[in-house]
Amino acid sequence: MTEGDDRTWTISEISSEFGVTPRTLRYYEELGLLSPDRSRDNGQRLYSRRDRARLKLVLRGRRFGFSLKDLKELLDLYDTDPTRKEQIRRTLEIGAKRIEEIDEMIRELQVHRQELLDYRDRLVRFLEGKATAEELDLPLDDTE
Amino acid sequence: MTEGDDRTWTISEISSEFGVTPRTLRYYEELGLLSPDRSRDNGQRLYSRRDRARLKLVLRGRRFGFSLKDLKELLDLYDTDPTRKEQIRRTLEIGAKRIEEIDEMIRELQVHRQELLDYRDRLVRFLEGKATAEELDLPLDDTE
DNA sequence: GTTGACCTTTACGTAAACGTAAGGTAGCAT
DNA sequence: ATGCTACCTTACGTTTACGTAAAGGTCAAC
Repeated sequence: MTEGDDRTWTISEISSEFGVTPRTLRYYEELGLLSPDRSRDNGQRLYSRRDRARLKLVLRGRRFGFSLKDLKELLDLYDTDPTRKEQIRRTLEIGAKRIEEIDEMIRELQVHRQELLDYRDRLVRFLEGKATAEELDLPLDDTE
Repeated sequence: MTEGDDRTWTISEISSEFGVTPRTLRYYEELGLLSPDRSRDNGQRLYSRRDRARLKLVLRGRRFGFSLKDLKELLDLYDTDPTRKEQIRRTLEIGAKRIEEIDEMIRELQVHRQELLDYRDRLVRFLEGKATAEELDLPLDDTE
């Protein structure tokens, strides 16, 4: 059924592939974000496909300003015990909240993007002599 | 021309309105992100409409994981000397890069959102007895 | 058998973004 | 003139997310 999915990677392979240091990977493990196999005699970490998927999620989340604690919570959602239907419902709730947060971030980013575009237009019009210097200030504060 | 725009706010007014502590506002000033009027005898800070606009930009940027240093750079874009056309061109360049970054973030957020939705669907199908527990793992690692 | 590459743990150091007193001033109310 | 409130500066403390040695184990290669 699941064949060939047992491939593993060493810490240096993972670290160079994902552009993070080994220290970072060990730190994430310390926080419970990753759990590479440690059952080898020599104590080496071996990362599975699952670890890679989790790491990807963490690195992406980090770029959005989520804390590692936030991301730990998120990863725990995926660790829901499938036999506990009540827990699954809880997971669904939290996931829904998460999606709302993401939607809000997307909206805010679009606002921010638009402001930058507007400012760019003002600069261009100024260069063309079609606008005065006074129009080159920050987007005005509209709350109130 | 610009009338009634000279209204000012105290530090506690600003801090409670924007949900940050006075310490944060003083810290931002120390970093050059804000520059409230300090010309009063008693040394009090008085925040203008311009300071509010800059603060808003900072607080929003912070939610996207931008560092205060990043945001300082961004704010400096708006402080371009309008008489230096060469500097304006430079500003336009940096602004364009910024917009690309934002577009990339939006794309990534949408991917992230979609993954959460997919996972939600799997959970729901499981609750309905239409999926097995094995399907409830993380979205599979597809790089390779 | 020793060199070198790669791994390990332990532990102290650090930059960013504030938090948190401590101690003093300005202005108004009683 | 005394208290209260809001402001100020200075300065040390704290959390997060790692960086950076230091000291040592393992294993293939020469």
